Amino acid sequence: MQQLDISSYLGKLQDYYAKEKVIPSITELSVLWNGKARSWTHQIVQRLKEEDFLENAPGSRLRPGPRFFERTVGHMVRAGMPQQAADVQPELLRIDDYLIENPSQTILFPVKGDSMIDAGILEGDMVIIERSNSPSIGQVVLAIVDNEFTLKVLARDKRGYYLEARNHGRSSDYPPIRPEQGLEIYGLYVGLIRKTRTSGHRLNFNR
Amino acid sequence: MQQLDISSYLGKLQDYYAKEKVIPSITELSVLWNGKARSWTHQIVQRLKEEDFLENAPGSRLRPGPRFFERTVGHMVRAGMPQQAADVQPELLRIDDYLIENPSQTILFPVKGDSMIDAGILEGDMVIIERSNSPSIGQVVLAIVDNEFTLKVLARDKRGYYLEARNHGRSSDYPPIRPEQGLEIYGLYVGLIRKTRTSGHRLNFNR
DNA sequence: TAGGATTGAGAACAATTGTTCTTATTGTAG
DNA sequence: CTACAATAAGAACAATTGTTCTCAATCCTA
Repeated sequence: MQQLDISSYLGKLQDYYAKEKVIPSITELSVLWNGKARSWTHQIVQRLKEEDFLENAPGSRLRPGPRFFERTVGHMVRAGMPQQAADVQPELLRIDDYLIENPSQTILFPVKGDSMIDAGILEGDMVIIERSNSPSIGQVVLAIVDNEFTLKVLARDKRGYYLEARNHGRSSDYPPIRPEQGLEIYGLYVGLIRKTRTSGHRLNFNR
Repeated sequence: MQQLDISSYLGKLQDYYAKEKVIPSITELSVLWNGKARSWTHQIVQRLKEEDFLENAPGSRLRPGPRFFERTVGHMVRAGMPQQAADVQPELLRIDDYLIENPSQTILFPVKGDSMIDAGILEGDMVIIERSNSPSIGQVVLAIVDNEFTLKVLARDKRGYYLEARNHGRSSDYPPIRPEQGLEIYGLYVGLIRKTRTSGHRLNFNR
């Protein structure tokens, strides 16, 4: 019984994808794989799909499957020796992927002030805000108060909704906000990114 | 003179791509864009290509262009209504470019524990680590202690270098670490990403 | 109100698409 | 050697592809 060496086909496809960021058509795959017939190429693709290296995308095209980005791992825990991780360069766009689910509804806001420091949100961070009208109690929201954006926790008591800071050390500086004419919520806090580097314009980690 | 509102088309395409990871064909784009004619869809695509939101991939297919992953940045303080942000030219930035300067030297690590909570680093965050041999006192570093990675502040006193936690509330749980045979520094903490959302897939930057 | 650009519909084109079928070649197990 | 599965080629299919053309509706400005 022979065994089709799928990995060599996969390897060429991975290299192609790394360069072009697109899975080619069957016809082009035939060429990429040294000019096999399209019917045969089609079969190999089927196997790659069975093994989750490829999957179907809408419109009968292909896209990378769950295992497509697996690299021959060797061993993750190699007696704690980490330098092997250096030869792997992560697929950078996946960070964006990871953080942002609805691009058209998502906006980044630079954080000013330390009112949310106890939620791990520091001045200079970029919070990721997704537009939404349906926040829940206890969620961090970006609200509009006095024509300014403010990032606070949405809370509620018998008097109604209000906004709460998260700064235990200086809580007196951030009293709850109770707008008279209703609360305007711009969006939900769904993540943040922080860059601590270069030009060191923010170094006070100790409060 | 009318103006085609390209951004609404782009938004829908970006949302589609975020979900499907594939740029659809012209025919499917027509449907996605509310059933325009293919010829007209074709023209819009041309404009998106001119503005570097899309580009040609081999085999007459499309792929995201350089600007496709730009995210808009808002401003905390804005005079006027934020709903219609059209009055100000939106600032754009690519998260990956922003965070990562040396891809080949950069690795993400998931944070475990709360020892760095006072530095705004929470459990579940992903810290961005850049390999380096030259840390400075006071910097957050990823060190190797007892064959495990640990994220701490590099400190020094008359007895030598040591590692310090940043958890004021439970500092007794995190005494300074003074390895006997020298300190092994894996890299520097240069940023972090956090995703606070219940749904969604997990990011595995497998190597 | 008239003119012109923008936005869109619809038809038509060759080319390419994914798929399935049949047939030929190869390698290896028994 | 025989038999059989794996590997490959080639033909054929309807469907979809990107593109270009003409023509109609809509909007803005002068």
